[in-house]
Amino acid sequence: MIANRTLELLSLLQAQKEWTGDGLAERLGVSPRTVRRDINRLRELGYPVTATKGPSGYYRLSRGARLPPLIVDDEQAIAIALSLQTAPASVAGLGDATKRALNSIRELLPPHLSRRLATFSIEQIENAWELAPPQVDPGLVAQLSAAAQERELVRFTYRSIEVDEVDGSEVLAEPHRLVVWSGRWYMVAYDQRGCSWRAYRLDRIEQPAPTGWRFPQRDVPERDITRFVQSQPDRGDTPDTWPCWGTILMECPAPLVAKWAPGAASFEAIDERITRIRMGAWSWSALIGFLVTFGCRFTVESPPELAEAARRVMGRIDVDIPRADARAAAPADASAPGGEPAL
Amino acid sequence: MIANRTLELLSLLQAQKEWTGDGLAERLGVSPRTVRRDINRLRELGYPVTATKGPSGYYRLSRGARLPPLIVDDEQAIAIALSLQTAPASVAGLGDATKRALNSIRELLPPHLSRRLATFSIEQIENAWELAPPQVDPGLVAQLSAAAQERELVRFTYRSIEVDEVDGSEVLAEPHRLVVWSGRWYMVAYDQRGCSWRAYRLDRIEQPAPTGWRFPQRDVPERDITRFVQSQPDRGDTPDTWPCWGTILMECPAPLVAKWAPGAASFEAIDERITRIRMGAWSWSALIGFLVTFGCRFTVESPPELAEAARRVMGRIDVDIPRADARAAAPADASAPGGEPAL
DNA sequence: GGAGAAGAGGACGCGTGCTGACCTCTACTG
DNA sequence: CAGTAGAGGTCAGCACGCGTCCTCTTCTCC
Repeated sequence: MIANRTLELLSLLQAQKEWTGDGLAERLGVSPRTVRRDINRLRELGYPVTATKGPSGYYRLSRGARLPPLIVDDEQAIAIALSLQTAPASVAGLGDATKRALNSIRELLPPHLSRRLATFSIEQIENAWELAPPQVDPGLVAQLSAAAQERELVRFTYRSIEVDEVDGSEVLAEPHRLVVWSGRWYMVAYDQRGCSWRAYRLDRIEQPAPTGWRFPQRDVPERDITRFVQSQPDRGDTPDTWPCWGTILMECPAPLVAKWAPGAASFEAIDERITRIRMGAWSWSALIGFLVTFGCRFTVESPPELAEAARRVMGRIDVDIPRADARAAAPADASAPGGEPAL
Repeated sequence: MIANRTLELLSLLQAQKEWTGDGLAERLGVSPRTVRRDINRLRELGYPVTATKGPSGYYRLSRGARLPPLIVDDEQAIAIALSLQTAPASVAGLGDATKRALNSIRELLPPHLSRRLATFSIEQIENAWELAPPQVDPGLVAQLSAAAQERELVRFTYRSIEVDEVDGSEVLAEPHRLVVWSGRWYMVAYDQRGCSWRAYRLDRIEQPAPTGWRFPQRDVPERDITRFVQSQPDRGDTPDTWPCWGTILMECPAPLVAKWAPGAASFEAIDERITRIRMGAWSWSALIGFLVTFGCRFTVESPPELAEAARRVMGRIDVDIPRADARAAAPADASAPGGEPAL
């Protein structure tokens, strides 16, 4: 039966990179001539099969106009389903495509795989340092992604960081890459008016409009595009989401800060040793706690509440070197900083 | 051409839940009789199509012995590729299935999709509070998952938390669920000897052996299985991975601690107000920083190094209320705790 | 309970088009 | 230059895919 054989041929070609005609013929139980005909049929159907002539020649399925039906084994099916299921915020910008894919796979999973999937329970750890990422319009992602692909200039208004500003500024930019970093979407683009590279937060872009103008290839400023986004001082991460926000001078080189700082923080190097950090957290104590993490000397610049919190922290740490049975040691109430309770 | 039509029929059945025979006939350009024949062909190929008779009857693709070739549209392909690409540690336990799936999809992606995928750059935020998760043997995951599915008792030796203990204890347990929490794999199982529910870390399970004995259905102790794993005081998260590890009494109710503590921490309630936390971090300062985060009074129980670090932290925080142009304010070098540099 | 809608499937005959055999040609390797 | 592997034309034969027509069954709705 030809339909059967064609499907099997597709799956053989997907399962193993390279096949000789004779190998396929033997596997499918037909003559090599028929295999050639089947290959041609696949090509007519839009699944391009490249072939190499000569000794050690082979057939091989290559990229075509559209994705061929994916033939996956059990392990891969589970891996795909699990990945889709635990898809992080990065995929949230793709809209319901994730859900649709997951649904269709789940409904088609054979019972034994379905049971196997059910024995897995995946829990993402909630990262206390990060806020829930802002919603991003999937349509916007698609539009900008397409524009970057087509190298088409886009015009949009960019809502400024200042929360209650009347409305944003008009931007004309060359979209190059979309970057998801710590749950937030950025577009790395070249601002044609400012003649500089910028990282724009997608959730601050409004009224995007394609211009129809193409722009030439342009090299992205840094090899590591994510590093670039991280180092943008003005990338639009704003205090409006965290209740507590402050500015700190940290006696720690900027690259180190970049390595450890959570996504919401922005920073600038003051000199080689000092970095100004601007970041938020869910409470003043949390903000101080984060800063302590660095193990460096730091100075609170603003606001006064943060300085107050820093002073308060001093009174909260008790140091108690326990005896063999330390069970009875209730936390000391003495608020003297650095005071050591009796051994 | 029949192969074409069969593939299209499969894709139609995947794209839309329900189809009438006439609808399919019209869509495929053949007679309804032929559609019925094609449906039968699919059934012979192992893709079960359920049908409902009578008015408002329909055809529908249902679960079969194996997963049919997945026919996905562009959006879904991108979503799947992105999910696989950013697959978190959870999927690492599945071995190379993730990589194989990603590779085969990436190689088959049509150029326009491939370019589109290239415009995305996804960077997971590295969670400073978590260590790189320990390696888990994919074979072990598969074996335990299968055992849970088959409800088959397993015997294994469990390496104790104490690092250098000679060897672990023998365990006979009913595997129920596998839980991935903050990058670590746990098996929720009923210990038949201890007659209690336990969460076992997979990377501490050695020499697992199927016993062949079946066990009856048993209700998992808590609705929220992840919550159960989190609340296990003895779930095997050990100090051997973090360089700095300590025990702290925190003046904060245990449920609150559970909510904020990172995955590696374990804790027990001393009373309603006090919780003993045992956790590690990459440095003593980081550990203190984390504790400060809670905004509660706490007491260091052990080790002395942590107490020392707590004292050191006091000297590191400078409080500086900035003037309008605070730019010139270099961090003070004076090490007096709480000392305020000159305005 | 009966009419009608929709799937199931047997029978039949036509003719399409698939198949294998055999051939030549081309491209590549060693 | 020989050998190997894909490409593909041709031809004879026949399998089987297709539409038509038919009867059954099952389910819904009136």
